[in-house]
Amino acid sequence: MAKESTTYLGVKEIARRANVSIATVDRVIHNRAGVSEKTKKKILKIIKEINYQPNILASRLASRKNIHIAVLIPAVSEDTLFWEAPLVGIQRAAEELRSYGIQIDYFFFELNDRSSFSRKAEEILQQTWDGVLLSAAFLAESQRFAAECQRMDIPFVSIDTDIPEVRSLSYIGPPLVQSGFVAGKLLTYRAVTSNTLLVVNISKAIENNNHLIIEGGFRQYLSEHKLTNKVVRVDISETDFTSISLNLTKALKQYPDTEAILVTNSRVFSVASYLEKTERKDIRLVGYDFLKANAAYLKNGMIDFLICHQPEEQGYRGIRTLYQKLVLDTPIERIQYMPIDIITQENMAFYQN
Amino acid sequence: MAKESTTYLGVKEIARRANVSIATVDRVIHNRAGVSEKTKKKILKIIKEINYQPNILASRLASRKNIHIAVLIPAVSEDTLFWEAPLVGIQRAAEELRSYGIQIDYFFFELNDRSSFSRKAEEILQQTWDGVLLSAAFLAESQRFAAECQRMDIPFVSIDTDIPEVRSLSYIGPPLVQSGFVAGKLLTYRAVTSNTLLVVNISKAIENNNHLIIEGGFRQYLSEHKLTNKVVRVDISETDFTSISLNLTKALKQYPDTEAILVTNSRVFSVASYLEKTERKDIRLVGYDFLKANAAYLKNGMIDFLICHQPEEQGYRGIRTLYQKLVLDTPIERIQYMPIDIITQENMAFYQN
DNA sequence: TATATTTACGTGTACGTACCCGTCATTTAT
DNA sequence: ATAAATGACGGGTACGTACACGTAAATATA
Repeated sequence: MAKESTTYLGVKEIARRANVSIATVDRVIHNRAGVSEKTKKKILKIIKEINYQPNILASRLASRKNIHIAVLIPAVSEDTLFWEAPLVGIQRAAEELRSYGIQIDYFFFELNDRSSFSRKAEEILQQTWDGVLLSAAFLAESQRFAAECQRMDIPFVSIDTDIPEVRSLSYIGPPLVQSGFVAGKLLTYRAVTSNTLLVVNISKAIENNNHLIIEGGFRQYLSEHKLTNKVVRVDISETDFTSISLNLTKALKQYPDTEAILVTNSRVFSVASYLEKTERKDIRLVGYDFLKANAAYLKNGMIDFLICHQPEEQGYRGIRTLYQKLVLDTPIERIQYMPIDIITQENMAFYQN
Repeated sequence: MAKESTTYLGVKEIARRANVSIATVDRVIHNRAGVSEKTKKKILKIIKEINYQPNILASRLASRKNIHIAVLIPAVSEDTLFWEAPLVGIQRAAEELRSYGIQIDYFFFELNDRSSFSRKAEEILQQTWDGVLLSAAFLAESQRFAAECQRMDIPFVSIDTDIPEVRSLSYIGPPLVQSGFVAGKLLTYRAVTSNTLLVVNISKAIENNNHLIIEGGFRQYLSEHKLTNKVVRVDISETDFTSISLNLTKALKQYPDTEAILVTNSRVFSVASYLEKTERKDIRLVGYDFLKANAAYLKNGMIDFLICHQPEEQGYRGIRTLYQKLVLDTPIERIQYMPIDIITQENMAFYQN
């Protein structure tokens, strides 16, 4: 039956039952002063009894103050396309929560410029915020910033990279070691020989340790499965094609029995491009992140698998997590690991970043 | 700067600018009668100008009428564990939207009893609803029910299985053909020999054609990749272990060169159990859905891959889609394909159903 | 004892929208 | 010409909660 089943019981009803005014009930609910211990007990008892759930709509509507959230993430550029997705997710959440009085201000730093992070972080600290969402791209700087947030009692959520030694409200990102396991599986599944495996890291500055942790997981997988492949790490500190070409040519010459390559971040398209140009279609290639460039090589078969951790969802959840804390005040999971998605030619059309 | 940046412009401001009362503006917004063509034009112009976005919180709060949604899905039983996940998703959405005055009533039918579907459907049609969410488990019955909904102008969303020839508000479910492709890839990736491949369907009644479409995709994958494996279909119409054991023993005897098995639904755990008991660890096994039973065999290695279409998310989105239609009145995608997730031993711990 | 302060509440308005009801000016029917 | 019907609009209240403000009694201070 779909009658007026849920006759909503609100503060008014609580007030009636407790023989007090709504204001007093309100004071108890918001833990404000001005209520005798006795009536407080009584009201709390009634709240429990009727399992009172505040009407968030009315609550947010009546509350005149907006909630201000600062977002500190890398600017999107040719070199940092990964960060397009989290931004989209953040904006989607912002749109959904606009009616709730949640306002978001963006602070974009340059991923290859350590000091730009500090500058933007400083800028944030100059103002007052209810919450912060950040990508901890630089270790020491992030720790300093996070500690400052903690000191000022501003809840902060970090996405993609966790901040060690500082207790954030929540970390939302990949379980990197396990992600390395998956890479291990994909590189070695039904591989007949025991040839060399290349682990390629392409990045200008050492932004964070993510690639090292992935490599660790990867090696651990091999050893746990008693796979005796030789694993060689290739570090390429420039992102232009010439540098990549040079380094790979050298590595492949040194290890002619290379069977598979793992690229520990989203720049796998560069390697794919190189392998395509040099016609090395025999080499299995696995990398990270569903960027357009990567998708193209996945489609034409140069990349075998992409691993992805739903970056858009990371941004979306980051904002929603802050909303849950600041508005609903529900308990928050300290660590929210994203799934480790495996993308192939066959399922790529339906992947939701 | 995070000042009072967004000074919200609402009906009041529109009324002021148009020199009319709020009521008149409201009449225009809700397309109600009683406004002269002239003032209507004027108001609509202003609405466009200031890009008026109604405050959903206030709107829902002021609206005294609740929104009633009927959910018609299979009851969860030993045999239909798959439907646990959508239900959880539906309940999560219901919880989130409770404040919005959205009420959900559940109608569970038995998946092995065609008539129970009809009965429950009839029960739904006896009442009035703002929207319906259903699983079209039985073809003809679903079509009839959907047509009736259409006639009564009740928007309905179907999850997991689409309803042919009737235009639902939205279908939320797997792209089955592509899912068959993925199965093809997983069964044949780096397979050295060209032995027999078994396609096993285990189901009591023929509930829907999903397994046939998957098989079609699977075969298409093989032919497109010029894989000449023999493909044999094994239909098992009883779900008890004895029947499964008997049928598989027979099939494996007839095709001793069986290299891999695809189970086209969630009952892959039965096959895993059989292979484990008969010590056929050499056979590659791929199946559907991240049930607990399946997860166990994925973990111990009897199942190589599980394919999954996020059933919980299907339920969640089903409700949210109806909410978007009924409350926000935003345009809805007619088909919302779910991603085709590949689950392995390595990433299973972080999968979100 | 008179006054100041504190405690413990209640009253009332506002948030932005929905919608009932009333009013006045026209138009139409008698 | 007058009554009735209609069209076009405004006033006002309600939704459930937040919070500023007011007030009476209790207590502390002089």
